[in-house]
Amino acid sequence: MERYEPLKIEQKWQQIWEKTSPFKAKEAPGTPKVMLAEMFPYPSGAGLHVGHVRNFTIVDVLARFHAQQGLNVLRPFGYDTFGLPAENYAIKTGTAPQKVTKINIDNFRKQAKRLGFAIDWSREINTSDPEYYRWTQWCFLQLYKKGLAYQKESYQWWCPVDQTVLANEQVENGKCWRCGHEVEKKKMKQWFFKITEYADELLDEIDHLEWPDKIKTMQKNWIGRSVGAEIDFAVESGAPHITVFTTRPDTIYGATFLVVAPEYGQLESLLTDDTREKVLAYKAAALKKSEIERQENKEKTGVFTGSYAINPATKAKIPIWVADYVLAGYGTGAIMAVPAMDDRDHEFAEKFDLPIVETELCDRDKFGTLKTTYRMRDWLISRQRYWGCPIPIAYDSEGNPHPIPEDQLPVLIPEVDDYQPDNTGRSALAKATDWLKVNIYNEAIGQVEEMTRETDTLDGYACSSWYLWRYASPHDNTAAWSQEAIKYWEPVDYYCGADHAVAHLLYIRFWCKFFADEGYLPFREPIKRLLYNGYINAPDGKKMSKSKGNVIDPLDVINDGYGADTLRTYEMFIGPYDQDAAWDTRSVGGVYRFLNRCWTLCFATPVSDTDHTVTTRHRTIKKVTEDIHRYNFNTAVAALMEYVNELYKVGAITEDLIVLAKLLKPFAPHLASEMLEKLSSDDEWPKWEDQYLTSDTAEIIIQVNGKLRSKITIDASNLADEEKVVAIALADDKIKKYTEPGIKKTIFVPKAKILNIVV
RNA sequence: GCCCGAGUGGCGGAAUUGGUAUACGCGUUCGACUUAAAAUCGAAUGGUGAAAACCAUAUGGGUUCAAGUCCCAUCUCGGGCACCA
Repeated sequence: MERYEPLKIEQKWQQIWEKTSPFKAKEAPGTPKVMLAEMFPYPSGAGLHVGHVRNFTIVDVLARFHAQQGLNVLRPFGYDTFGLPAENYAIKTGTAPQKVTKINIDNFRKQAKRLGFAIDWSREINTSDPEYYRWTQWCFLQLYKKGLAYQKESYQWWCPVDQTVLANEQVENGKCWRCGHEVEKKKMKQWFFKITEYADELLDEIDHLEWPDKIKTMQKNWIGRSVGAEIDFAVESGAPHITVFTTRPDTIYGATFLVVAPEYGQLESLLTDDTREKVLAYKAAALKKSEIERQENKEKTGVFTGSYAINPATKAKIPIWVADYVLAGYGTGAIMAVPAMDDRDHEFAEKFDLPIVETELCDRDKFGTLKTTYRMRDWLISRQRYWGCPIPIAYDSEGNPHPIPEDQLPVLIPEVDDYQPDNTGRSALAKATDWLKVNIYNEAIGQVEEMTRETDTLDGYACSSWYLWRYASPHDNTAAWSQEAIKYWEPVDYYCGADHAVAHLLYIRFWCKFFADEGYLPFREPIKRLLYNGYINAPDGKKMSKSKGNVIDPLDVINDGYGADTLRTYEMFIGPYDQDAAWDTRSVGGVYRFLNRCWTLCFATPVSDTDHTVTTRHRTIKKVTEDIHRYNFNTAVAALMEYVNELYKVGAITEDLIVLAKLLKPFAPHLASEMLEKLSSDDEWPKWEDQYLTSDTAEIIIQVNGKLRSKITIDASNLADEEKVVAIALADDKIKKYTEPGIKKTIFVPKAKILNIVV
């Protein structure tokens, strides 16, 4: 070979890795281990994009780095395959989602292999594989058994385009997270997971996580714990009392009216013949308002119910109003209004001419009971969709739910011809009439009964709430995860992603705590360290999108001749991993030149017979090692570039080339492997020795009044002798002219090798 | 509105504990090689200035021998939350 030909080198090593499976995790309990994973991708038809490459390469650099340091590494891979794109495609074309998914997975796998990721391919998982979702259903049943999966009729977000309900976490600014259409409220009976049961622990343990502050703050805000009190207000007419929630029970003397939400359950009991019509019209209008309207128009509206409550502190008779600035789902759906203290109540009082009185404070628990509430709601998990994990439930003739026995799992997704949901709000599963019927033992009547299956499927986030544990024993057909394997490999040491701050990352913590309580997991937090990487934008700084035509295809970059090593190294060099970055094709060329220089040094340059670079070499080892530990991948690459520039100038001995190849391997594994082969070296991560980090001479920076005036080089042995250094510095020609008026003071900092003369 | 971040050359960015501001890369300019170009190699590159020097890390103050880094105020951008009582 006469020049650097990345495509040849990469093909060669990818074939070798395919044959020898060097990234297969070892079954070696007791040895030090590292488990890493990226947030597994949804395999779209478009294949890998540059964002995947950044995400996967971060994990790959850490995986290879730890493997080279002798740790037993598990770096698995999987596919999050249930979801709307495949189903919508099926509705449009009639192609089974199973079929499309398989094609897309095959393509993703092929592309991932072309990037040289150190993946243990024997552990691939796929959430729509019956062998996988069988255990998702098992997880559901465990939650169901403990009452943490339950049905409730309530107002829910409904996307009229995707024809399904959505979790709160899937509504973004009042719009569907998938299609962007405005969501509506619809009263429906739905399945929920009781995540609120773990609200306190989910909140309190956030502070102990090695996660980015940004994510921790978002989760804290999402859970939104408020400590306050519930206070009962008697209703004058004798109607049931109204319980309000307040964080300021001490301001009760200033409460001059009550407000209940339009959806308030006991609203009817508060109405009088005079007010009924007006209030019900207001309620109907409020329910019809979309979330967007409610957010945009914050002008207070409301109507008087006709009833009065008694303020337990002042004994005053105060009016009860209904207004949509009070939310039904938070607290008790009713508040005491203290217009003198609260801006919203004040605005409402001004508008409707209600009394505003100054309040004296009292003890917080004088009139009510202390109570904590949360902003977070239970997780709505049923979806009226075909392409999801079927909920393992059937209904008897009375409509009561019964779990499908565990030995009848998986509940397979039936084949249908038409994937369109029907017009009753049920998924296409309802069209599989044979599948719908199932015989189950009904304890209530003491016999087997033909029941009707649930036609809702699980939110895709349920499938991804346990996959990290499946990686420990992906082929176990006796359990969702093996106790032994999970004990050794997990929790996950490094988890890398760029999305799902309050959805997936909260749900998986919730399941972890639940399964720890059930004795299935020996830890309560699933992820030790979270790396939240930034996006890669188009060269113009805007988001890449097909419609804008500014998408960079990573496979094009490789096939253009740059190769996977350049692509990987470029994406690590592009900037701090946690910040967004704009693609710059010319900078890709710069990284290619760097790798080309590495190749030239190793394959087309005579080896030097003098070791000029022992200090640089050890400093580079230290810098790259520490930078990877700190996730400063960009400066680690820069340090390697500096090293190569130095070797170009003064010549490299074999040791230099070996060190270079070893340090380069996490970033550019194909080229590094080729170099190590030529050099007959293993890839063991090199160690630096402190004795080589310092040289015999030291450069001293001399400042006068804080300004740089001169640099002198002295014998390093003099550094400890302050008087001597000062004397040498004062004798320096450039310094003499500043010091004529006399010296007030000198400050010498040996560690910084800096001397400041104040005159 | 509230809570976080961030602001450094022509550009992406570096400066890890308050200690040489601008590492590394891109771009640009010049040179070598070449019939020529590409590739490659070498040199220069914050601004003003002939030079000495002076001025530069969003803006204005402050602390310090010394500030991109710490403190106060202001501006701009990004993110999160947003009628959560």
